[in-house]
Amino acid sequence: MLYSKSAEYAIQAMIYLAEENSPDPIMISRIAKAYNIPQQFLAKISQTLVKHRLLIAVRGRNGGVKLARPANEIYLNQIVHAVDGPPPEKEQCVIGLDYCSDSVPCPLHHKWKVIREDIREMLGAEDLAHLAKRVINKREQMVESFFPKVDL
Amino acid sequence: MLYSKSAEYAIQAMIYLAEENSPDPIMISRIAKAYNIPQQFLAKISQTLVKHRLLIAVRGRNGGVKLARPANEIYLNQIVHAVDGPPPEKEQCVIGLDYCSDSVPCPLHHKWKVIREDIREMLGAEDLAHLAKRVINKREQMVESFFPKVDL
DNA sequence: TTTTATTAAGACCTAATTGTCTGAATATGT
DNA sequence: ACATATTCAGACAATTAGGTCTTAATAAAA
Repeated sequence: MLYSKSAEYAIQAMIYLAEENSPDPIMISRIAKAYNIPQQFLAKISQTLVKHRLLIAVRGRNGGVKLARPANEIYLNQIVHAVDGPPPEKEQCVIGLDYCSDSVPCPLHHKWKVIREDIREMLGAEDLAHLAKRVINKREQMVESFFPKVDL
Repeated sequence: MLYSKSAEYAIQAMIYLAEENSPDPIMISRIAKAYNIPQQFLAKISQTLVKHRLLIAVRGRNGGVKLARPANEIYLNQIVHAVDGPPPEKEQCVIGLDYCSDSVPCPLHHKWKVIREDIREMLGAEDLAHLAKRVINKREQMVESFFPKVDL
């Protein structure tokens, strides 16, 4: 919706790495299994992330991938742009009209502009470390909702 | 971004029809030329719109397509759903996590929920008649910005 | 040094989306 | 009735996104 499937997988993988927070590399196969991502496909996406200096790959036995810098210095928009390419220079008109701009707006221009900003904010506001922490929270809540605490 | 290219073309075509506001059908070739849409492709999209009772097609000489009901009873989301199919029953998690819900939210859940609502609002708030009126406005502004009024 | 486990690289395949072409159906004007 | 102008229908082609496979490079452990 906001980004490609590849970018979605990339986000998931990098959140996984941030969760693990391990100094040693982690095998792609393990990440792929955890998130149900086709393993080879994730390997390919990882290459892109390595090229964009978001991941470091370690070959050979006990190899794998790890974050190229601390999780609190990585933001979702960086991941999305690495995988899907940079955002367009000129903002696209949402209904594809020519010469749509603030001064010559299409009917949806102003509303869309606000939404676009909100999306940018959503993807740029929190770093991977924060996000990982909240995913862990979510996991705990999930467990609780399947096995609610009861008086025995 | 929010819908397919086909849906974008469909919106453009239907706004064109709303602008013309003609009781007689209008040739697809004319609409296609006006918006630079591949003519045959627009013809195919029109078939879909006819099936979904948004357009009426008139065959033969002086034929063409016209809106199936008054422009002020047509909304963008109707067009998008006709072309791209209905929206998913269950809202998708923006980072693709399982069991993402209000009570067990992913890190982006609440922000994304608001944005999703805003998008829905954008596509459902105004009818084609209003939108067409504002596109006409935009045209006039465009002309003005190319040929500004000056004192002679 | 050989075996084993891993990523790198890129060719390859598949499915969905976008776009094109052709012939039939249909309506109008002559 | 016939020529003409149009949509209808669906096969077809091109492009893009998503996914798989194979071989090589590399590093660690035996």
